[in-house]
Amino acid sequence: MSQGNDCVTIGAAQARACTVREALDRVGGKWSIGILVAAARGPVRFTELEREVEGISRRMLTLTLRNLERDGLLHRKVYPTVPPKVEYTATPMARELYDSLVALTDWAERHRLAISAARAAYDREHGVTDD
Amino acid sequence: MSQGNDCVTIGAAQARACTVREALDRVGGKWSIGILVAAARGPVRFTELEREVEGISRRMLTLTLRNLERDGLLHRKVYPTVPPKVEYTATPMARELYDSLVALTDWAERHRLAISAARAAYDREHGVTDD
DNA sequence: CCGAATCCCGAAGGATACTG
DNA sequence: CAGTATCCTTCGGGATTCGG
Repeated sequence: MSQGNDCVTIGAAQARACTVREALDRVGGKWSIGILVAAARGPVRFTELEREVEGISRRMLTLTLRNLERDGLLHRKVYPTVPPKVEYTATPMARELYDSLVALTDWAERHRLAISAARAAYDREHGVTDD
Repeated sequence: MSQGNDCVTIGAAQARACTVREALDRVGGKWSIGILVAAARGPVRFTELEREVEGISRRMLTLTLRNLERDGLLHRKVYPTVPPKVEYTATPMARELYDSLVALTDWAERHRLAISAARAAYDREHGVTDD
């Protein structure tokens, strides 16, 4: 799925960019991060996630879980009990990923205001609300 | 657009996840990173970008440039010459962003093989190509 | 309780022709 | 050269229903 980039068929600097995109694609979905964060704190069940990750639909929860599991970011453990019980746990690799994302969080918090200001200035100058 | 999340209306851990998403949304587009990387090395012109960022269309180049400029990540300088000349430069904020992304690059490179393996294993076990 | 299957919509993105 | 405008396809994701 849209995974055509090899990061090899191009040159120098753009190859680095491609590597970044590779990483971003793992968590690019709307819900990946939320699920990852919830699962990083220990085994969590399907219905728990459904409540904790606010706003997610059953469908997207399932799909995102599958993708994360497929990439080796989540471990899925099924208890073959009468009422089914499934636990999801973040793998070490996923925890490392989240640690790397903290750098981004930091950046976002440092520049949140600057970005808002830039947007406001741009919109004012280019008459989004008026002209 | 699609910027409805406030990172405030929810609780604890998910708020952190939301902050991460905020940052990711700045570079979530397919071409943002490629353009940022190219522009970080100094002023670059429209047509240069069109060649350097391989595979990008005229339309997407324009759109992504506008968004990056709006967020204050790119500076756009127009030379009112007879053949139009426009230069794009990454702002300090954008360079900082790219530095933060290095952590992600690092993660991606460390786990690239593990992820591929996980995918292969998953697909084998769940019969994507065969059953 | 956990999930698969189906339908549907809007946004992202590609191709191309036109313009100052 | 540096875009804009238009059309069209694809994909992410929401709502809902069915099943083990």
